[in-house]
Amino acid sequence: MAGGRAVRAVLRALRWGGGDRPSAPLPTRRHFGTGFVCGSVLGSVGWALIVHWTRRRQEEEEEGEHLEDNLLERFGLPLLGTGVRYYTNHVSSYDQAKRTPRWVLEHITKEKVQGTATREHCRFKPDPSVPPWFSATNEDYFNSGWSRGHMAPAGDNKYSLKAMAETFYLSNIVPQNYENNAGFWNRLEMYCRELCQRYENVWVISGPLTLPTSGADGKKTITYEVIGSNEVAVPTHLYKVILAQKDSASTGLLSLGAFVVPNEPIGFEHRLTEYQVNLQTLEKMAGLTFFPGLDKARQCRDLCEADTCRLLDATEFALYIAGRKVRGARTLHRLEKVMGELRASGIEPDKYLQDLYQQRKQEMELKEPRESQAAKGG
DNA sequence: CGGCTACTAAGC
DNA sequence: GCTTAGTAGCCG
Repeated sequence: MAGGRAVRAVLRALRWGGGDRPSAPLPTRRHFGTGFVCGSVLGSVGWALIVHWTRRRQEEEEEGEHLEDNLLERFGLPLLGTGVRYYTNHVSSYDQAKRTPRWVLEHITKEKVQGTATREHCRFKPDPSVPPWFSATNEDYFNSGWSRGHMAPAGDNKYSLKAMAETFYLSNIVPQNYENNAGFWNRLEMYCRELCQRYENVWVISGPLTLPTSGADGKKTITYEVIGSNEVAVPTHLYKVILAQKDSASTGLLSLGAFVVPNEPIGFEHRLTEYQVNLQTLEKMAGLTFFPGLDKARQCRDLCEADTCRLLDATEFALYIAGRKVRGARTLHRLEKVMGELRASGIEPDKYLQDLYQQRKQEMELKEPRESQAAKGG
């Protein structure tokens, strides 16, 4: 019985591996210009040749062409399975060995980050377009000591329930420290959304890193935990690359910032700029070239010079969270508890929160004059 | 906003 | 009968 399931899983994996197609058609890359910007001694012509050669090999690999020409390739070349996948509002490349994304790209605007979609009816689940054999499952995360952290955040897709639901695919998730996820990383995501108020277009690339550490003997080693029966890799760090454009009319005004954040609790005493890194440094860590079609030196300013790179402080954050809880409160008891705990922590509600509290309180007293059990909302 | 857990009803 | 999916409630 279990054996039959295993056989079917292998057959599925083989079938998927043979196909290895992204969920949506790829735009043709055959005639892409080699828009690399590189100051290497190789020069642009050398790079163009290397890039062209690499692309050709990838195309043959993916399309399975020319296999008869060469005995070496008679039975096909190993597949990375890193085909780029397109979703409603994000694009990603999946790492079949780590069972996490390698990178996730999204484009956000003021319009996209506001709307009525909520995560209420969304659920974490394996990505249907990822071969089950190479996929993480929810069980891998349960009782692992790690939370399921979005790369493309749900909150960036409030304009579309479909787009939001797709961010809950485990192909968009990495094992993340609870406190980091709900705290520092959460505030970093809020900052990205806040950028949309000052910049017309914002692109964000997020992903996991497994970085080496130096031992007492000076040797460097990469060690990372894996969780669950599928051995999902727990990243040591997470990265974000943020590209922001003031307005689409003027292509010159771009700001770029790259950040590497340890996958551990990070308190309010740390500023975002402490985690800013040179883009090239991050590219070397990740083995990726970000925005290859962008001339960073000519077109980009430092995001943290052009903008604030300031995250919410402890008070602002507490007020924000209290506001969300007041909105979601279903009973008077809960309402009072949220406000009570806020005051107990030494923070006085601002006018916005006080007004919100009074409004919610009135709504509830009308609905349930007594301290009766909470009726289902409507 | 970012998450988890316990419970219940639906479904095979 | 057991497993899944949806809901309510909780915390940072």
